[in-house]
Amino acid sequence: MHSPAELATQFRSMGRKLTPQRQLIFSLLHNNETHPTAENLYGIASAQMPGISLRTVYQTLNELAEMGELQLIDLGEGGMRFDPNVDDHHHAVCGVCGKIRDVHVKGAASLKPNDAGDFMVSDVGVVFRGKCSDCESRAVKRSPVLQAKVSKK
Amino acid sequence: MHSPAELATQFRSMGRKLTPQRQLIFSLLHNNETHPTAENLYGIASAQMPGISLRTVYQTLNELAEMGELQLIDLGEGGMRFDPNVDDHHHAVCGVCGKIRDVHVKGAASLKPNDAGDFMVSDVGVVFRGKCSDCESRAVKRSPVLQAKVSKK
DNA sequence: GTCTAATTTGCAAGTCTTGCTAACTAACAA
DNA sequence: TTGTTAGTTAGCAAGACTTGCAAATTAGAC
Ligand SMILES: [Mn+2]
Ligand SMILES: [Mn+2]
Ligand SMILES: [Zn+2]
Ligand SMILES: [Zn+2]
Repeated sequence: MHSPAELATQFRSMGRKLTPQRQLIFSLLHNNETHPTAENLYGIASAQMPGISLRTVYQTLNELAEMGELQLIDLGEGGMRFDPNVDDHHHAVCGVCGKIRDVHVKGAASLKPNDAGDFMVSDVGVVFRGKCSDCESRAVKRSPVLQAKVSKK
Repeated sequence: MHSPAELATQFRSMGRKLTPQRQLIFSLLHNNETHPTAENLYGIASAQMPGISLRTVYQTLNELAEMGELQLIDLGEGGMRFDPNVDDHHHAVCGVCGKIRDVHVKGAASLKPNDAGDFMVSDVGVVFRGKCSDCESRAVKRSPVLQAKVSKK
């Protein structure tokens, strides 16, 4: 995603308005590596701008996505995640806490399906599933009792 | 996924009943490579067993998934897809018609994130996005004007 | 300041999936 | 065969997430 200032320029040049709501959302996304949901962003935005609506957050995110400034990631758990990083990269998803981490994968771009007939590949995505280091150390440190409790759910 | 007969045995050994609804769903999934949604299966099932409920389809699919007999795939468009193929394989998704095709990827299992700290990888998934051959030939046969428009992008 | 098209809000509605429970039935024993 | 009962189904309500809609608001231009 471009910087908030650049996005501002871009929006204006498209005949769009630069509202405080949009500015706030731009700033919340800038350098944001948490892969937040719309609800996540709404929560943070509300703290700084009480009254902003979830609808506006969705609206702005969709606009940015259409402009190619955001990447959408769907993990099949909870809502869509929004990624301001549109450079070539991939993701590692923790099955315990759900956090998504950016990763780079050497040789990913040259991966090819070896039995896909005439399928024309335009994009390759790699997702690693597993456990993040935070969850790993937490699991070790916790009492076996708590552990049992958690895994039940 | 195991064969319908094997699933039947497995269900019974778990103290579960072998109902006609379950048997039908087992048979619809057997060797099914279409990656159907619950609604897709419900449609087909209804033709053979009028009155079967969508709720039961979901229920059975979830049971099979918990038993490790099905893989769930979420593409962020429409509903969850259910894949009875739980062997190591990957997917190519057509952005035009939405069809998912199984593909094998040489070296996928050995892919590693090169900057993921202590993330413990337990599974790697590769998704190719692009256009399937059906949609490609369909595009060629249609007006060249439309085609130029598309290929520009 | 005035004007107006773009934007924001709040709520209704849509899509997909799950919770709940009364009615039903497969499985088993007598 | 019949009775028993724990497991299952069907139907509908409700939950989670996202979008449609339209009245009220406002950024940006003149
Ligand atoms: Mn990312
Ligand atoms: Mn598959
Ligand atoms: Zn984690
Ligand atoms: Zn296609």
